[in-house]
Amino acid sequence: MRIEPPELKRRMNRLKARLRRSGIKLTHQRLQIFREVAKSQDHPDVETIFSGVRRRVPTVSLDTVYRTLWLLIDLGLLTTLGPPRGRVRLDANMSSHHHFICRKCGMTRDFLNHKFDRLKTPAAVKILGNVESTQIEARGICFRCSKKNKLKHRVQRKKEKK
Amino acid sequence: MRIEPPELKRRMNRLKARLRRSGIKLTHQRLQIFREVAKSQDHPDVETIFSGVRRRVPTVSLDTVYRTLWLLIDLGLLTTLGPPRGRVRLDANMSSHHHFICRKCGMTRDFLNHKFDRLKTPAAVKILGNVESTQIEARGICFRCSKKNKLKHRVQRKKEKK
DNA sequence: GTCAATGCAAACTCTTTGCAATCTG
DNA sequence: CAGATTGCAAAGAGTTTGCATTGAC
Repeated sequence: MRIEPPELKRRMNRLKARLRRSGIKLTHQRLQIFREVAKSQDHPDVETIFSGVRRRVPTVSLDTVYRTLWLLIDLGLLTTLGPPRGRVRLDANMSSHHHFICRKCGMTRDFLNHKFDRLKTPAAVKILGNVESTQIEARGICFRCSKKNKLKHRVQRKKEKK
Repeated sequence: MRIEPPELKRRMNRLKARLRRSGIKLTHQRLQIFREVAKSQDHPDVETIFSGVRRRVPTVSLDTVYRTLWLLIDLGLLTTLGPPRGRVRLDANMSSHHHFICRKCGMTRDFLNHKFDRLKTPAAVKILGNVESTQIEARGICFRCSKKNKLKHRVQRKKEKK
């Protein structure tokens, strides 16, 4: 499904502001790669994004797409579905439980919350398929990664002083 | 975190019953691969499962692990976190929305439900990290896949009559 | 004994990295 | 103009497949 032009514009502006604020260059490639993801409600994979961007920027390379996507994820402008990066993780717990996922490192932990266990399936979903289970996915940054990040920022600030 | 022995036993019994019911052979490898996932609350990746199983079945091969995992997922005895199989999918929608994921083909669609939008972060999660967003993940089988599946079953039944 | 399941090796796909050339601020 | 960013090519992961051999029922 397409995103309305005003909303897309808003997303583009947010991107630009965020890049400037972080002192990251607004290259043609970065803008186009972000736009490709932001313009629809689909959840494209990297290959799809790549070929979409290539229509407008024929020289773009696949590795730039990867680098840009991880950068934008780091900045909190995009997310991945499920754990970050492409590694399958298995779950044998078929009964009710919920997940916390770190969007940096992919660390995933179960948590229990009985209030969330019996959420009624909303009608909007019933047209998509048969729902077998419904669970909460809490996303954020685990304490290990936020520590690492603080360290990085300190180093960056030192550099800036020079 | 380890699973209690009685619960593990229950999971193993469920596995055996399900394999027998489907006329699938209970091989040593299958039992051990399932046990490796079922014995903990971690969400191991394939490599971790492989090396765990290899400690007890030194001749097991990585491709058997893959084949077995997909088989068990098909049978509904295991699931993957997020979309099935290892392909990153991106999301530029940073505002409140929820996902339906087909556990067969990975099809993912957004849906809106305002009741779910402002779920309070439970205390159990706060010890894991800083939660930035909380959303529902509804899992099941999309209509496209369930049609395909019915067809398969019909073919199987024909074979059995011969 | 039969046919499904395994192990091996090789292919394939997806993702990352090093480095010279290019472009943004 | 300087340093960040890109494109290219090649390497590295992760995953799948074909086929002869093995093992469960």
